[in-house]
Formats: sequence, structure tokens, C-alpha cells
Amino acid sequence: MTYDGAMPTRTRETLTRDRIIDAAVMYTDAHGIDSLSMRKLGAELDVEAMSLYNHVANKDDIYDGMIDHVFASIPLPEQDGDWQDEIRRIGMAVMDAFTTHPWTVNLLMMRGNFGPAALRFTDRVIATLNSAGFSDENAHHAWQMLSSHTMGYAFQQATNPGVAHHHGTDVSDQLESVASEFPNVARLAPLLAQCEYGTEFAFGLDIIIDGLAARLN
Amino acid sequence: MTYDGAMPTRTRETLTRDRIIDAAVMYTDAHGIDSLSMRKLGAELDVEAMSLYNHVANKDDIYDGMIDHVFASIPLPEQDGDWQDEIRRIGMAVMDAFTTHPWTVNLLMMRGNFGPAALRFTDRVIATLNSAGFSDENAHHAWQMLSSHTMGYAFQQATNPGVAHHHGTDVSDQLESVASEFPNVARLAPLLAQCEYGTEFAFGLDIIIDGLAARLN
DNA sequence: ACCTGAACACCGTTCAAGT
DNA sequence: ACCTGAACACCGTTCAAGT
Repeated sequence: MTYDGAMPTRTRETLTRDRIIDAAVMYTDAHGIDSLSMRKLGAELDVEAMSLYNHVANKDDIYDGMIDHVFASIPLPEQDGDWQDEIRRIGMAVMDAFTTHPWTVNLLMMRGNFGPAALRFTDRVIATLNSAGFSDENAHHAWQMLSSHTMGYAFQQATNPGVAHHHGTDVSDQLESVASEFPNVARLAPLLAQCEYGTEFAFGLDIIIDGLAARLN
Repeated sequence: MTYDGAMPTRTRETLTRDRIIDAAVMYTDAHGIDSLSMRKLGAELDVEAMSLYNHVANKDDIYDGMIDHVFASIPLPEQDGDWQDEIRRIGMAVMDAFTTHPWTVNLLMMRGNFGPAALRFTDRVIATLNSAGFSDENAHHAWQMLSSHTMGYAFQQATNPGVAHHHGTDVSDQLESVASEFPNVARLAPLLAQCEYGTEFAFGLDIIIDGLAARLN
């Protein structure tokens, strides 16, 4: 039987760490981080799960690669001297990336961000703060506050049941049933459900930039 | 053999949802959220894992109980009319609770916070904002920003390798090896490693309260 | 009513065996 | 050099069987 040899056998692309991580990002965008397993990721690449270990140390290594993939995708503006504008634009770019890949904040909690793209990103932000006149100590304060604000909003967005779906049961129904006991929550619930996190994030970012400029610069 | 019957058999306390959740909180404080399993939690209570399902719907139900346990532990100040002071004190109390139980932020990402104690807490904060003169829409902005700041710092704290330990390898060693490529990160690394999150959080909280008062009140 | 053992369908990971 | 099948030590959860 020369059949197999005679046909132009669709030879599958050779496996690499980058291909594995790209596939993991695509799979997780579509199915969520809880659903990602070595076996399913292998299937996505037409390979047994055990083959992945030839190109990747373990699952944590894949997580680290996914995080750095996201940070590598964040565009950094020119350093043109207007630090407030730069910080604002960088912040919005980060939120864009976190909105596109909502699982990032979850992975960051498990793994931290110490990949090359993440370090490059962090170094760039600190450079902007330094060139704006912040001392190292004040740049650290500013970095902590900006990071927290960004992580916090990404966190809220990823947690919002309007976007995510936690319980299967409709949360607005649950809230209605306790409206008498928690009237304030019930009244604000619609605002929370349809919260525009981009706008909300930008609003807070301006407050923070103003406050930092007034106190530390 | 009347031996068993004659002895004052140390009858174990009867299992309840509260006892299970308390045990889960203690176990997770000591061993981390990744280590918590139904089988280990059962062992902690001298019971097979399967017995837990008589008092608890499933593991998510335990998670929800743990989250609400934390929120129930947060002391709420008197409503004395000084909203800025109240918000500051509430914020610090939340950070205290999140520092005591660092796994909370992780569970909140998985489950959200819709238990009775969490709703009670949220209702109380909104009440303070409303009585300070915030409209519902502005109270929502303020709530989002305060939540994000709090979650963000708790997140940073739980992620900081000085506190947690992610890779097994020492992160400061890793950073030293890339100091030439990322000089700003390398220079600020010591400040990050020994970051005092309570102080840092309070610093940011004041900026936010000032900004909210100036724009929304 | 509550607890249990066995079982099911999954995990991440190792390792000897194949090519 | 890379891929695989079988195996190991775990998961959460179900269910019939015990008391």
C-alpha cells in the first residue's frame, strides 16, 4: 500500500513553545481559564498532552508564556515629555489588553509578572515617572497606586456577573429578593450591571494622576 | 466486649456548614487556597470527604461561605457624619481582613461577593456615600474606584513574591541578572520587595477620597 | 438522618518504549 | 529528537449501601 506515501500528506507544523502558547491564548479566550488543560491543549494542536512537555517545562510555564504574550501586545507610546498623557495612554492600553484577555488578571495572581515583556513594560513606566521628576521612592508610590488601580478595575470587570457568569442563577433576581434588607445595593445594582469599565477606569485614572502630580511631583 | 460502650467515648461534634467553613478558613490560612481539597478538609474534621456533601452543596458553596466569613469579620464604624473618615476606616478594615486572609481576593475572582455579609457591607458603604451627598451615579463611580483600589492593593500584596512565593527561585536573583536591560526595574526592586502595603494603601486612599470629594460631592 | 466505600470522569506529570 | 501509551497520585462529585 503506497497510498499514504503517494498522497501529499498534510504534514502538521512542528511544535514549538510559541505555537503552544498561542494556542493556549486562543483556547482560553474562547473557553476560559478553568477549562484549559494539558490534554485539551494537546488536542487543539493535534498532539497528545505528553508531547507538550518536550517544548514547555510544565503548565505554569505555559501560564507564564500567556501572561507575557499579553504584555507583549500592549503598545507603548513615544516618550514625548508629557508624562500625564503618557501614563494615561499606557493605562488605557493595559485595560484594552486585559479586556481582550480577561483571564490575564487571574493568571497574574497565580504567577506574578516577571517575563521579559512584562519587565520591559514596567521599566518603561518607571522611566516615564522618573523623567517627570519623581524620586525613586515617589515613583514606587506612583507605580503601586497605578498598578493597583489597573489591576483593581480589570479584577472588577472580570468579576462582574454582567460579563462573567458565576452562579448560573441570575444575580439580578437574587438582588431583587433582598431589596428590602439592602436597599442601597438594590438601587445601584443596575448601574453596576451595565458598568462601562473603560470610562470608569479613565475617570479614576485622572483622579490618580492629578493626586500624584499634586503630591509627589 | 462492652469496652467501647463503657468508655466515655469522645463523641466528635456534629458536622454543620459553619463548622466546615470555619475549618476551611483555618486550613486555607495555614496551607493556601491551592492546597484546599474536599478530602483534606474532611480529614481536618475527622470525616470522609463525602460526608461534607450532607451539609454543603459543593466546593463552590464552601468558597462562598469562606468569602462571607471574611466580610462578616470586618468591623463597621458608627455613621457619625464624617464620610471621609468613615470611608478611610472602612477601607483600612477591609485591607486588614484581606491581609489576614490573603486567599480572599483569589476566591472573590472565582466567585464574586454576593453573600449576606458582603451585601450588608456594600449597603453600608453606599449609605455613607449617599448621606455624604453623592448622587446614585456618583456613588457608583466612587464605589467602583474605592473597590478597585482595595482589590488592587490586596491583589498586589497577595502577588508580591516577598510575601507569596511563586517560582521557588528567588526573584531578586532573577532581577539582578537583567539589571542592565531593565535598569529602572532593578533600581526599584528593593522598594517593591519590602513594600508596606498598609501604608501604601492608606496613601492612595487619601488621594482617592480627596479627588472624589473635589469632583463628585 | 447522617456517614461511608467504591466508582466515575477528570487532572498534571513521569517514564519507559517506540520511531 | 520528538511523540506516545500506560501509569501514578491526585481531584470533585455521585450513588448505592450501610447504621
